Amino acid sequence: MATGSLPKPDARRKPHPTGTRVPVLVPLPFPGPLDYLAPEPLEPGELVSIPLGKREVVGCVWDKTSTVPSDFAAPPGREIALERLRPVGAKLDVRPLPHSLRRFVDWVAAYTLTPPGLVLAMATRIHLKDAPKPTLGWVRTEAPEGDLRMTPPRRSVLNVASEIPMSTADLSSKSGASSAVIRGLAAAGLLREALIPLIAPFATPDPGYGAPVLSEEQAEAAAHLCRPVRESRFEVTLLEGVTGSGKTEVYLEAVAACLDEGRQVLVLLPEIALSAQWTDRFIRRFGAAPAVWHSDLGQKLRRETWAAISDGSARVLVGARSALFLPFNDLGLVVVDEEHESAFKQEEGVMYHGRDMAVVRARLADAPAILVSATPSLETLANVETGRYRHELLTSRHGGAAMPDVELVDMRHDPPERGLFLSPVLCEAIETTLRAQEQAMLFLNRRGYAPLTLCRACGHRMQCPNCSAWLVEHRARGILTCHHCGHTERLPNSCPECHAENSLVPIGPGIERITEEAKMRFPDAKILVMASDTLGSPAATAEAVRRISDGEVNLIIGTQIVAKGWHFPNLTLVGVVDADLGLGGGDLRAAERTVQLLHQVAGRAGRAERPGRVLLQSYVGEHPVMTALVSNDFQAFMDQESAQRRPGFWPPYGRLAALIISAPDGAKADALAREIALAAPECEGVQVLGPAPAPLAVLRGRHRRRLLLRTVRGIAVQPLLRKWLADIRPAGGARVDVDIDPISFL
DNA sequence: AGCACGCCGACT
DNA sequence: GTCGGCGTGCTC
Repeated sequence: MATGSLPKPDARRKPHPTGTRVPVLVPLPFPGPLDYLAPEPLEPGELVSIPLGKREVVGCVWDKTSTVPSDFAAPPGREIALERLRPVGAKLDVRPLPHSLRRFVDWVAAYTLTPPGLVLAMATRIHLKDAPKPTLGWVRTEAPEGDLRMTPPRRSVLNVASEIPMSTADLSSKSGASSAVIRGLAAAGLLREALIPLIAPFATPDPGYGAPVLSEEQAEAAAHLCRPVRESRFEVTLLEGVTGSGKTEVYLEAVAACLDEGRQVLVLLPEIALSAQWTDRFIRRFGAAPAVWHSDLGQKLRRETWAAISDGSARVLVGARSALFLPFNDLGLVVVDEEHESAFKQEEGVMYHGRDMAVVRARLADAPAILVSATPSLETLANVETGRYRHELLTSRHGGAAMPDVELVDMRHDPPERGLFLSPVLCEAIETTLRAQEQAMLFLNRRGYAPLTLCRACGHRMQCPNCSAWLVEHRARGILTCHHCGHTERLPNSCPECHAENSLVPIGPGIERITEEAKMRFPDAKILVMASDTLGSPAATAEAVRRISDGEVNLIIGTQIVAKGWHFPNLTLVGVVDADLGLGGGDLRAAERTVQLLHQVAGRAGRAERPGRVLLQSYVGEHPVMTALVSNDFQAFMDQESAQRRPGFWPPYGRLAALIISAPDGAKADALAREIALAAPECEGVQVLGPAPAPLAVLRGRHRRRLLLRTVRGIAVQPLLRKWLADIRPAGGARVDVDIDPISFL
């Protein structure tokens, strides 16, 4: 290669005067910021338009020096001579990204081994697609009416117009006059063009509005939570309390304190479905709505919310994990509700854990964080144990309501009739409940009609062509579908393998099948089905919740979604159709997750004065999960989990990173996996497991293998992984994805 | 991520 | 003989 030859003349690079070198981070997968030439100095955080290749992209002026420790971050790239830099384009008319957000972007990128530009994209994507274009409107001027003929339409327009800019359309519809009238008034100097502000007013919540009366226990916890807020001091507190102990009320006091300090609050929820109910609660407490953030917010609202967070006019925001990347300039408190939920973990693209990154976000903003749960994760409990996190425990249920009575239905002794799934004990309990004019709920965490379809004649199983997963029958729509890639086909009449007619039989229950059985068993029940695929939008979910609260239905059948923090005063019976469902699969956290989920479901029963009853249908009644639920003793269960994980350095007593190797075919995936395994680091306290087929060996047509890196605590896995993968060059469509702190093993 | 450059099949 | 497939590489 003749790299030392004369520099090629480049037509697009004009000779330019001197300027300064500025690093600019662009929302693309570069290893670091790119350098540009700035004719005049630019502050870090500024959003600028820049030339890249032959296109124009929006980037963010970045800090000169890395804001994360060097043993953590990627090494800087090679510097390009000043003369060869291209100049930055125009500055965007937005506030610069705050320092704490830039540090956070760097931190997440370094931690997750993701190119920082892709992390930045989560913070800026919002705007870049179509930058906010301020529209012009009309304002009333000070000019005298003079000798202009004041016709009725003109009078009407002038009455409506004010110093607040209004668009032509608005003005004409409010005044009844045509746009010609408006133009005439403008020509006469009585109206003047002015920019309509982009930011919708986000009302300021009033910390004194609906202040609750707290119990002594609650008041004490609230006081502890408020102190670091007042002192603008980073501190993490686990707020633990049984369902109904008033955790939300308590942390809303910390929110009030933060509002009182004039700073901003971020509240993370695991799912957007919860935001409507949370918002109602917030309004009752503060007399105004919080700003809301989630991935399918409309374009306009999205931009307005982004801008309102940026300029501080939105004071409290509740949202999904992506809200962590909003440009808060004055963040004073971060709350993570239902902190144990695995939904906080992002499993695609930038793989980060919302709960853990929320703590980092708070630390970088010198703000306290509150993690809230009735069943805290072992990770968080371990942090409490080592003293890194403080602990506030609420022990009594609000209003004296008792914890529901959890009983086991041993399916080995009390089996349902053949081909059915509800045991006689459970059916009887439902009947009694309905007869007493109370509500019952059946919980099964599986969508569709049946998880497996089998040919009775030849044993063929209906499988997804793209994934190593069974196709799930959805009888209502007459289809078989894959819950991993969305592949859908019609339910055939004959077996595709042996062509036997009507030989396909459903195996196992899904929520549709349970509904069918319930309709047959309880013909008079008013049934409502709640599943993520039948309740598309948050609005539909809110409507379903209302129908339950208002007593329009008396038998609720649902998946995961019914477990959330809903308040159903008349619900007194919960039946868990298959308590064993989450235990299979060899997942590290299977037992922990099952306990958390089922405890949360159980918490739906008997929240008011009526005592609740919970029936768990299980074939493994002696399993520690069932024992913990029946005895309501989670301490013992968590102690046991802890004792199991500690010796092998499993999280949280060691660290894990997963390498997912994927390729269009199995052989390529195997070869790359073997190559990577051979280069595995060998040192004290570090172990590499695998390669093994990833639990879903084929996903969306890609063949996957997995390596697990397990280390003792205190070893920084990032530099280890960087070094390990530095010389690996996947080819032929193969890829390596790194998942730090993997949660799902699927 | 785009968008170019670059080497192997079915067309005027 | 070309048009075009998308595999690999570059963008300050």
